[in-house]
Amino acid sequence: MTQKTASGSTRRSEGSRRAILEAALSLVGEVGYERLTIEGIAARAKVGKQTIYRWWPSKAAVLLDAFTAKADAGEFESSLPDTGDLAADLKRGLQATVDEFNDPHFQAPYRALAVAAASDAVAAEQFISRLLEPGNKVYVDRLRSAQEAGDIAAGADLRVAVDLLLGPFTHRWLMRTGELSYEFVDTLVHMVVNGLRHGA
Amino acid sequence: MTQKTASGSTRRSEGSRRAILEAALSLVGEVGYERLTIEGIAARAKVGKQTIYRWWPSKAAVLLDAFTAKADAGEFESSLPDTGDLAADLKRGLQATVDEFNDPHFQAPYRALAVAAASDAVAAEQFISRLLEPGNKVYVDRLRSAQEAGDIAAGADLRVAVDLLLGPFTHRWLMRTGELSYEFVDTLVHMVVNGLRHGA
Amino acid sequence: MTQKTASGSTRRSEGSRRAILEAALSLVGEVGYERLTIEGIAARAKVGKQTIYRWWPSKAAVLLDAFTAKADAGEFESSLPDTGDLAADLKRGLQATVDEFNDPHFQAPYRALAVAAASDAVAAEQFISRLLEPGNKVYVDRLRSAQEAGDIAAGADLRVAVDLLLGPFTHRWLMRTGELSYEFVDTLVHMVVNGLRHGA
Amino acid sequence: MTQKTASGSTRRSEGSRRAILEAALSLVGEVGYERLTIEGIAARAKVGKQTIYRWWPSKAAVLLDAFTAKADAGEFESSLPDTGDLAADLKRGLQATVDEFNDPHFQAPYRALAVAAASDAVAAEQFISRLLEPGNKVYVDRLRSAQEAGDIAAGADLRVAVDLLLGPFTHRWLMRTGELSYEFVDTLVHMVVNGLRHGA
DNA sequence: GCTTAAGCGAGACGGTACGTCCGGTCTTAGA
DNA sequence: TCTAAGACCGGACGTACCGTCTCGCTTAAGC
Repeated sequence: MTQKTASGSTRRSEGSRRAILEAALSLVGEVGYERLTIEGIAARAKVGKQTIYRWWPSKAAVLLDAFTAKADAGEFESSLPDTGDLAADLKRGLQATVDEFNDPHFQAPYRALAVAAASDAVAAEQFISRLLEPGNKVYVDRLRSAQEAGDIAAGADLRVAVDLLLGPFTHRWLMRTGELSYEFVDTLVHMVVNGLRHGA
Repeated sequence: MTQKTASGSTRRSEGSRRAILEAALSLVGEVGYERLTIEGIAARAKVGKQTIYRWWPSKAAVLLDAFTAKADAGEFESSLPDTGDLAADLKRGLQATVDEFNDPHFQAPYRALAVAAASDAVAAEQFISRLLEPGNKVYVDRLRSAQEAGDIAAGADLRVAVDLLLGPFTHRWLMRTGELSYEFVDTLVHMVVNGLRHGA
Repeated sequence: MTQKTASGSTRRSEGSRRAILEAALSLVGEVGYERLTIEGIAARAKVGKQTIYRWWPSKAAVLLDAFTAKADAGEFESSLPDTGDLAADLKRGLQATVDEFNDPHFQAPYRALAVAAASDAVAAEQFISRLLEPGNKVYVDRLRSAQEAGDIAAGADLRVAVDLLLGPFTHRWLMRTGELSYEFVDTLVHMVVNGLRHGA
Repeated sequence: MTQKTASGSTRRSEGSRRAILEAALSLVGEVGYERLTIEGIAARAKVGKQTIYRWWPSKAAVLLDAFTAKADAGEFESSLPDTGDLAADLKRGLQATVDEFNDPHFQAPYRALAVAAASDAVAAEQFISRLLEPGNKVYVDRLRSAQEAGDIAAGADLRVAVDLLLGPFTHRWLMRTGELSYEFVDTLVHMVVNGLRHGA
């Protein structure tokens, strides 16, 4: 949470912070979110429990920090090409996302965070602003570019358009109602682009 | 779980079963899923804990039974008109669903079940087959009817089409990324119907 | 408890009664008194729990019946010779008792009953009248015979005399303060007979 | 259990320890040993259950500590005069013990501990070394003094001699086979001293 | 360079809930 | 009517974590 060089006289232990985040990530992969415990994280990180409680308000917050740290380190990069061919660009982007969501290292903590967000409005706020929004923005930008190029109806609400694209994807993944395949996202993109092209 | 007259010598207590389901529903509304406990349910239902453990494997299973019992009793009915105007019919259906998802009596247990499903693959299976699938079927049927009437491209994958409609809706509700309004679902339907109308 | 051939139209099941007593004896040998349960006895005897509760007021009562049945069957016979040599006769008797108390088949249920008696005054009454008293009587009789023969002071209280003999023995066994050996009982008899011979 | 200043980083709460011992003693007096529960002790002492489980292996161990604490505090002091008159000294000592064993405050926990010891060899070891042995030692010492004075046969086994004195006493009390009266102990002492005086 | 206050590891503490076991009662079906 | 079976309510078991609270120890800041 706190990143700046703390003004206090004695500073926060960087080593402990890192050990905690790593422990949280590895443990959530091993036992899942429900059975992830603060005590477990503290033990794995060889840290006193208080050191966790001092800096994070909940295990969801620890996990969010852990996950974004990894993401900031560039491990889960998500961007979108702009070749002028909207459908192709979106397919490429979503296919990359398919790979990510099928990767256990990504999936376990991300699902944990999604669950925490679904359970608790406060956790949701953090989750949205630090993970969902940035992810969405890439798509909003690409769609705006397409709209300016006339590939999309001028009046289309781009926020809803992105929901149209990512909502089915995320829902299928979260509820495990079907496989996340390239074929699925291709069909998805095809339908959505069709829908956006025509009429207000 | 067991509905039949049970072959065993001693039969299950119908009164306890009902008391447990009612207690579960009322408690989840009061304290939320995380703080819903088996002990709490047992106490509220004036039942021994063992009577719950004997018949259900988890609190998610209790809640699912409680919720579906209420649904089967007709409290949360969801069907779809077929006036010939696909967009209008879909809007009407989703608007009704908006009302449901904004109703705390529906929302609390349903969110709890969704969270349980997202956390646990086994819970997900039950959740899908007993709640999601039946809900989807109504839409698949209506879309098939539209496809036969030629309102939708012949080759369209109707399962994905329904995902396109309900995925964004559910995701927005679950993650609280935006308000569930009539306006939102109207826009949604508009875009989706557009997408389905044109070309495979 | 009830031994007579019940008058009712449908009579008590002799087979169940026996199965219960046997189950109680074997189980107390295997798991001890604390972990002996009515449910366990019922299961081992293939009997409904109610069949036990109907006929016995407590697990101690079951065990007492089980043990006395075995004793009545002559498995644990205790008598005392009367050769005229008091000390020798007593030694012989106590040596036989040493062997019994060192036999696990005897020891386990007897200790269980002693514990129940020590815990509970009601159980104690039964234990005393059905096991302790009969055992004591053999010694009282022998001592009376000795008293008539002039080997024991005329005024000696024979009840206390028997306590003097069996109290140390039982206490040592019950509390495991020392080994039950022939040597021990010989010393015991020696001291006691000395004490009884002299003075009022 | 631990009395020393404990080397560990966090130290044990003296207040909780005391509250637990007091709760155990008062509860065993009110409800008896069988119905004495760890939960009950914890509740009465306003302590978490874990705090009991952390420091004691069983309720018997708690009770033993509670009882010995009270004894160490001098509430149940037992010593023996040495006036030179062995019989008189022993009578005085046993009469004091009669009073103790007839005092409910002493009786309830002591009986509980005796029962636990009779049931379980491990509990017995503790009970013997912390209560029985110290109690016996007083008598062994007095008898040795008498032996040196020539009041007791030189070869007499003093351990058995003490058993002869206390065994009948304890047995009568434990099994409730008779009243614990001054008269009884006087008779007892008389017989035993007689037995010890004459011949090996 | 010494003081001092914070952060730290450790882990005890009062609690809550877990899932299991058993007590003693009650109900059902079959003999 | 008794029995085998076993569901039922109740309550204790011993365990796992919660979030809070000391303990001494280490360590860097600012005097």
